[in-house]
Amino acid sequence: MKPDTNDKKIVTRFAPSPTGFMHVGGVRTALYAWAFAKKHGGKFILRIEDTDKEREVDGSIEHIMESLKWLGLSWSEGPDIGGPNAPYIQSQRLDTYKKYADILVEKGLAYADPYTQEQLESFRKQAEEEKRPFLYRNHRPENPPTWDGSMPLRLKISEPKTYKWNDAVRGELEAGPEALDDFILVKSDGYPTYNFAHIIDDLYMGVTHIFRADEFISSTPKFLALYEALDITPPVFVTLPPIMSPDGKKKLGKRDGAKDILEYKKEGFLVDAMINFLAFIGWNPGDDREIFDSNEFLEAFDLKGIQRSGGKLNEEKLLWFNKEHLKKMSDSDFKIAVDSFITEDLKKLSTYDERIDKVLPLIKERISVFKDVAEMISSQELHYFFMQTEYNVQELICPEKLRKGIEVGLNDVKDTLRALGDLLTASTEKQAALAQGEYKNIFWDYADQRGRGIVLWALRVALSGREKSADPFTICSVIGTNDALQRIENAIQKISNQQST
RNA sequence: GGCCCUAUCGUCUAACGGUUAGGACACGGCCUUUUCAAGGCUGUAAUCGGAGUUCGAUUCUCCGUAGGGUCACCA
Repeated sequence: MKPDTNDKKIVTRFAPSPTGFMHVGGVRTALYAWAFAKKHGGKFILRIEDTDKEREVDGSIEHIMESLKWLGLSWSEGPDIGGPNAPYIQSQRLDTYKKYADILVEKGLAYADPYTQEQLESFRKQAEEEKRPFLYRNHRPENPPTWDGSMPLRLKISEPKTYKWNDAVRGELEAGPEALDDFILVKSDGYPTYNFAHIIDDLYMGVTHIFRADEFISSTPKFLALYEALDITPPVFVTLPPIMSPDGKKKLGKRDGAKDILEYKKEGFLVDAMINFLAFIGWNPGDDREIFDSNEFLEAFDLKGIQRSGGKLNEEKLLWFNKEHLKKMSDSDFKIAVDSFITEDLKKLSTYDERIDKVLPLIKERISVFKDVAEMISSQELHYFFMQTEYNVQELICPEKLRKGIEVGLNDVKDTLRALGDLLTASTEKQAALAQGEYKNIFWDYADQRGRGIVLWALRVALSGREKSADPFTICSVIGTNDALQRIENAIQKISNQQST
């Protein structure tokens, strides 16, 4: 009944229950288990723990698998692909649990619980009133009925003792007999409890390392008692620190607004950024490196770097990670990604014609996440690339700090713009250069002569109509010489109109 | 309440028992830049408290304190 100790291959698993979506807590556990197995050439198994039919939510399994797939956490055995120890859904493994339950009954290590839930409840209340901890074993029936499956089956802890065990992250842990009680192995509905089922499954599936969060520390003595009863050598326990809600007041949970991991996908976070972020909640490489793609993380990951204390979920840091990973992306990859991210409706906007290809690289260095692209495209922010936009004449005059003490009036701006317009229409030689997008070279001498701030500000506002925008050279090369000229003339006209009123 | 876990800047964290306690996010300043973004430099900011061990404690021990977890026919 012991796992094959000759097989040194590492086997980890992720065993969620299908009660809805996954939030970063669950995914982080999956990530570490996956990374550890992957890194050591082992197996990573996906198993569904659906023994609580009350809490089950339709579609969860698909949702969970989609989440893992998005992040590239691939499993080599699982409910969808099967494997040597199929099935990988606990509700389909009831025979197996029954077999082990019978063994325990035969050995006299498990017995039927004859009490009703109401009776149990009154025992509990009584204990509470007397201010002592409730222990079922104090009420253990002397002659329990034969277990026929209609009653819960409990493990008999005949000698409650202190258990000591080793955790790969926390080191030596121990808990006294108070932590131990006759717990339920099989519920009256015939389904096993987590406490029982996971141990049998891990045995069958050859799991060598159990990754789970620290809320399971207090039930570890129960697990150890059961391993003992079944004469199983326990796997290695790898206890992960809790992830706390952003306010740090409690462990992150669905009830407190923890987000579905696929929400992050919808918002346009990059997979590598997400992995990078998750990896760092509770782990670090021990040096100053921060940016990892999935492969680099795999390379660097180890159990030693896993933290003991909990960390808060910090979405600001996630945004930063995403920005960093965006920087590493090539313009062409960015284009492809944006194209698949933004909706068809957005693509139909007048502000999404072929010029967008030239605008995209500018967007790339100004956003944190893809959803920002959609926002920029649908807002006024980028309209100037596609059409003449409205602005106030006074905005053509550069702010005080750029004038360097020189007085600038609308007349100066007008002269400046005329000169710039002339530059654009000058020699055919220059026209050829402009066709190559050499706007900067054409304008630069004049800007240096007259004062960069004054000239370039006026030009930029004339072209963009905005106080904040891309630089004028880039705008020119996107909109072309003719449009640029038109906008400069419009600006001059605007000034004239202003002056005549 | 019993039991268990945890404790370094606001946040995530680094530091064979000997460091001016380092880095990152966020925040502020400066530089560069026509503006924005990016970039460079830089500033503010931490060892929960108390004993003990030690020549020396962020580090080891104990006691407090605080936070979290757990005490289900949930996982």
